[in-house]
Amino acid sequence: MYPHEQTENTKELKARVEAFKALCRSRSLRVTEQRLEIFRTLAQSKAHPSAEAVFAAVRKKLPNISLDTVYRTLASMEEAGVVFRVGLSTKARFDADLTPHYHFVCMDCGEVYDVFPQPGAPSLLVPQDINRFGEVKNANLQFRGICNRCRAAAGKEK
Amino acid sequence: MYPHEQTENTKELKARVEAFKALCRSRSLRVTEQRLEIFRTLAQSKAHPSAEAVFAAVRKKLPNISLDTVYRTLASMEEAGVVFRVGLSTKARFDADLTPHYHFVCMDCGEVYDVFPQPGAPSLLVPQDINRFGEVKNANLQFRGICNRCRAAAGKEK
DNA sequence: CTAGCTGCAAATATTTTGCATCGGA
DNA sequence: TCCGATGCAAAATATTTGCAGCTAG
Repeated sequence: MYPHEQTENTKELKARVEAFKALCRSRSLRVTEQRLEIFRTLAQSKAHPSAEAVFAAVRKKLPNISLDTVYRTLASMEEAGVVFRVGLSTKARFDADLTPHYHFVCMDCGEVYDVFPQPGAPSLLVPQDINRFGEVKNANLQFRGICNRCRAAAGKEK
Repeated sequence: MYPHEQTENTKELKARVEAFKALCRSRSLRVTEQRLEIFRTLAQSKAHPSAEAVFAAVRKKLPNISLDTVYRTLASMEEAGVVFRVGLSTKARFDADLTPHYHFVCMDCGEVYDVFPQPGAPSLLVPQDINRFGEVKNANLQFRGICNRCRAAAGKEK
């Protein structure tokens, strides 16, 4: 890696960390060493690390951090929209309908709803580039959000 | 439900079950009561049931079936392409890159690769219909297949 | 027969929670 | 000071595996 690249990356990382701090403050989430280090780890990685992997990496800087803090932090970051969770909730669900369709998954209760493409909509375009990685067997498009039932339930609580 | 609808559905179900049997034979998978019942359950459900839910439903017909048989059967059905797994592997992974992109996930080793949309490709179209279910927060498009490394490894074994 | 399937039990793997303490704002 | 965050230990959830007997082909 060239030195100026290093500098650029470092600059960009610093800027992202600052933005992250600001976001935390705006949401009255405290800026802790653990959070910063977890964010830095994720921001620098291209490997889509698991919670375990983040834990292992952060531990090198903060040897006392615990795995459950990593889980809690990742969850709060996801909620804040700072990180993206690849491949949803922990519980697998199965569908025998093989006609092309998508799913709306509730981020709260985990319920899954079928969504069919609009008539006339172009079908999913598989990027050519993907063949660099391997052979594609199928595609999975899900939209995530909060279902009406959970929204109603959340409203009542208040 | 109207009688003729029932008949139609029953007919269609029977046809699907027959096709399933044929597929099993062609792959030298044995046609067992357990497999048939699991397939029927899935084919009739629109609820995207979890392994537990399938287990509970099948148990009504086959009280002695075990949960691990359900897991094993669902896995083999997925491999045969008869059912689709909603929301991938059991281990969550995280991504701090929020620019629009997709993922190629290896169904064998679980590795995740970034895939960027082709320049000029139309952006993802969210079906209007989706608003019936709730409020969409984000979308997740993944392509599943076997990565080059796993393909090479599988080739060597033989 | 016999290779593949099943049930049972036990082991793993992953994620979540209660609680006392600590530390940022 | 005060409330949110952390670490520890334990629990809860979800999935997988070894093995001996059973069964479809």
